[in-house]
Amino acid sequence: MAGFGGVADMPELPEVETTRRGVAPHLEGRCVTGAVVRERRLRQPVPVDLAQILLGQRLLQVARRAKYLLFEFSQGTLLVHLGMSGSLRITTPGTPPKPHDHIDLEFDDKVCLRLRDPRRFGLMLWTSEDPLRHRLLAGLGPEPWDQRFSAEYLAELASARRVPVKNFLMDGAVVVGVGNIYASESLHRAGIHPARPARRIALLRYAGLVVAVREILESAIGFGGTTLRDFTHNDGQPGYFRNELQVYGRAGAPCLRCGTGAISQRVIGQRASYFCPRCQR
DNA sequence: AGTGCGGCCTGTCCGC
DNA sequence: TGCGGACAGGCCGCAC
Repeated sequence: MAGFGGVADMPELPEVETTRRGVAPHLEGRCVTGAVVRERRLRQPVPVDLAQILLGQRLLQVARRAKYLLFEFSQGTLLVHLGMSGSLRITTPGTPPKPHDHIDLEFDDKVCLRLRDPRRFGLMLWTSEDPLRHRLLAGLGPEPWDQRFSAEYLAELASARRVPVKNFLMDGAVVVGVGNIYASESLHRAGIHPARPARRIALLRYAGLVVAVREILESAIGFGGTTLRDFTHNDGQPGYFRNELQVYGRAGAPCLRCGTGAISQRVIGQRASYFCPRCQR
């Protein structure tokens, strides 16, 4: 399907959370015995001395903030972002790398965490400070499930914003984890037109949007959980949430909500956007 | 301050 | 059939 390339691999928040749940049980409590960096050129350079930094440290837990994975070690945190095309898998040290397998973190008991990222939009950074105060994380808005993410909060923030609500929703300073796909899906569920200026949306409709965002993301995470790919094998299953999509990538197809009309595709805020002109106002 | 755009990359798709 | 070019996509940093 046109315009569908890469959807399956795109790590939106549900896939990042699914990844976290997939790798954490293999790694938590184990100590690093080595690190292999084959390619340092990610969005920012991987630290030259990554191996020395991590050697001997115990991984306490794998957490998540927005689309960042936080590998919390005894002396600091490894921040990992999967960018557009990144993925993590569990393997054993010495397994021959495939193309774009850039980094291996080797742990006790012959457990290896491998980062693959063909487009290298991902990130792997070390910080010994509070990771939540890191430059890249400090300015982020609430998680979608945070109580702070409410209709009142959105309406207040939106009051000075003329941008389309879709851009507003995708702004990480407003709320995190809503990427291009789920912005389209959430707005469709809430019946809000993606091009509508953010400040021209009533409080009650923002209340509906908050619920829609949470339901869409929860459903995708749950679905990811039930068909959880095996993180100890080489390749993930393609597009586990693809069947869930109501509008994204369905240009011209009938709307599954009103049963009539056809899904429109338009560039809004420099990004492909999908919506039902009949359901969404 | 809010807004929009350039740049980073490569796999995929389209047209010739 | 083969090849080149356009494009997508998250997100930072910059310019206005």
